[in-house]
Amino acid sequence: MNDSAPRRRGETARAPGANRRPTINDVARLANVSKKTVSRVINNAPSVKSETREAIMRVMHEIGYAPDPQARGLALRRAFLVGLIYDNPNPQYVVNMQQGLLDGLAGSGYELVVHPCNRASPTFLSDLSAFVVRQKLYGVVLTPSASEDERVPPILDEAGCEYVRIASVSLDDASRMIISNDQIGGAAAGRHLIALGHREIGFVSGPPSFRSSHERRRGLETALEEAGLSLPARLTCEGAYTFESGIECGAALLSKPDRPSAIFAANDEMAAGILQAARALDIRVPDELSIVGYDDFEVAARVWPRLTTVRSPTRDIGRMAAEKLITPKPVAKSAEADAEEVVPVLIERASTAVLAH
Amino acid sequence: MNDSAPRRRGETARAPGANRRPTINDVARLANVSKKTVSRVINNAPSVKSETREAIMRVMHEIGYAPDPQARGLALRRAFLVGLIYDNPNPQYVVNMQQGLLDGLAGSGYELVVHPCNRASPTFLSDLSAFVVRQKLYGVVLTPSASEDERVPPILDEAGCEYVRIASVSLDDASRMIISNDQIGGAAAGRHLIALGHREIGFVSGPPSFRSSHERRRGLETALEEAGLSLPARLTCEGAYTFESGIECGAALLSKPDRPSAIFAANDEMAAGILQAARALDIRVPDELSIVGYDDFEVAARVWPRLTTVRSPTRDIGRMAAEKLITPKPVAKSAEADAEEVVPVLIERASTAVLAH
DNA sequence: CTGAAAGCGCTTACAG
DNA sequence: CTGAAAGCGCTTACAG
Repeated sequence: MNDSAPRRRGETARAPGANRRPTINDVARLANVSKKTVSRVINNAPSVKSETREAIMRVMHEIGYAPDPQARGLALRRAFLVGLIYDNPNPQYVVNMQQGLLDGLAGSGYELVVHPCNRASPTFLSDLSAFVVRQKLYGVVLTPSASEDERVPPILDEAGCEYVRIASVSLDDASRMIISNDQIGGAAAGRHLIALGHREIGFVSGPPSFRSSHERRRGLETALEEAGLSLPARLTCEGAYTFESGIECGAALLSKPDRPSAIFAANDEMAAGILQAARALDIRVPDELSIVGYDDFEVAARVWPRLTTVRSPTRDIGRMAAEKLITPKPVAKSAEADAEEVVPVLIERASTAVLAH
Repeated sequence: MNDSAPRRRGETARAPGANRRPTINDVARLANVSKKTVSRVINNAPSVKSETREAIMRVMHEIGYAPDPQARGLALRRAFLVGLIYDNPNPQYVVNMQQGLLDGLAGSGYELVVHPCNRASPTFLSDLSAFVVRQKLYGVVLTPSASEDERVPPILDEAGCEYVRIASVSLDDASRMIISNDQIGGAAAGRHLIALGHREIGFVSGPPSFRSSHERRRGLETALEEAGLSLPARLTCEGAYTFESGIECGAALLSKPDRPSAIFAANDEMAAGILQAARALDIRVPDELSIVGYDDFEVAARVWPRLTTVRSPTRDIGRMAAEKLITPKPVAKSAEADAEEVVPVLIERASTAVLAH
């Protein structure tokens, strides 16, 4: 900007104050040390005299120096980028997760790169590998159902890419897992309906490729068993975690003469679909039919009646996953961190009621 | 890993076949040319003999070479990253936009980095500037309302960062705009309600900081004027593009004795809120009240009755913005591309009906 | 049409 | 505790 010094060539001779970002050489020159020592400060190396360190940090602050992540990355053979790998069809899930990851990455120097994928594609694994290798990602956060694919971790290990998996149950080392405990959530939904007096409880699953769907069902079954009940096949329907599949399953379960008095849907989108199916059949909710969803995404409070559902703290999970990913791993096996987990909770709203006799 | 060749030093002497990514030097050596010529092929420089080019490309393909974006970026003083800058509170908007950007970036070599922001924050501009400068982003896509902030473009220009703005109306050079034409959408909503016989039509706005809210209102007013009608202040309410603000505005407009027979809400979230407010007041939709939303996001088809709304193709807009951003700008002013735009269309569903007498 | 040299802004051995 | 040299994988002048 206010550069009146003559312009010369060479790394230490460049005119200071010119309209360009300060580099490690500027810091070194102004602090009267070598760039290697500046590098030590940047990387928090222990062996720097504290006076030297402070002087260097003062210079950095004065000239507004920030290390170039690209140059550091080239030297370190990795990028300061974290990837979000997802194949979940629910936009609300993706946004919440992403927001949580950004929370966890804030101020860390890592940026978030988003990467949707399709497990069913024949190029799923090669695409993922190419993405990770080409960008030299520091690490990735895997969300369901991609996180449940056992072909993925070896590929990431091979590429030297860290990862954290988010799943209903533990599938990996504790240091690489965030557990959402969907079975607990499913049991909470089941117990709620049973406490209201329901005995004929239906279940609408998600796609079988999602572990969460099985876990939520298993939770319901646990609650039923506790009460001496069971989940007969005639009261179940395979959905796809979509609104449309909720409508279809709702119509299928509710048009029978021996229809359930309550339905637990494995997510809110399908619960909203069941609600519309009930309306089309003139079945009043919750007077004649109770419905429980799962997720507590926005749709749960948009429909009428507002859905009783199970809240899983997606954004918190994202934050935890990001923090875990970028936290340096302890070297000693004994010092290994526990797997982190969250506990889903039931949110009572207006779509469930005491069984009418 | 399985490297049994003797390890030597120097760039051309490294053991081929070792478990590492091929570099430009490997290609050069195998193709018997200098790395500079390989670089020319990578960058599509015209002055390469076509035989040489083909030979080099064959080698690249054989050894699975892909240039390292980080190293290219360091040399070129920019990153192969594109940022999405957003402050829209609607997750569906964000996901749709993001998906569109990924569509437009697919295969380009650019990755998408997401960056939420808050225009009201005192550090909004400095945060944005720091983000762009530090990461040396190639460019950013600005979405409303951040795209409407005239303080932003100079900062990006200063940083040498390309940008494309998405907005209701043209705010910049045609080469930097994607226009969503919200006024046309608002007029479509208004004409639809007028055609159904409505005369007392209410309007629930978004936050005044969003240009789209004003444009949608202006469209409604245009339609009203065409029919010799107007929008009185008593039939308007300022919302915030949120479901809750829709409930509040709905309650406010509908609890008056001279309530409107129809309401146009500036987005679907608020329209869903108005629907709930109407239900609480025992006002039947569409028999006693018609409601039109805007966006045609998923919520529009989840509520009951399903919302008549105006569809703006968010994902398409995203794709167009990404393509525009990474397409090299024509040098000649005369060859400048037109501003791209989309035209919103009315989607008729079940929340609107002929005015009952 | 093609190449040798220097450089982008950092870090890793290797010395001292 | 600190530094000079070489290197990460590319590209930009500059030559020829």
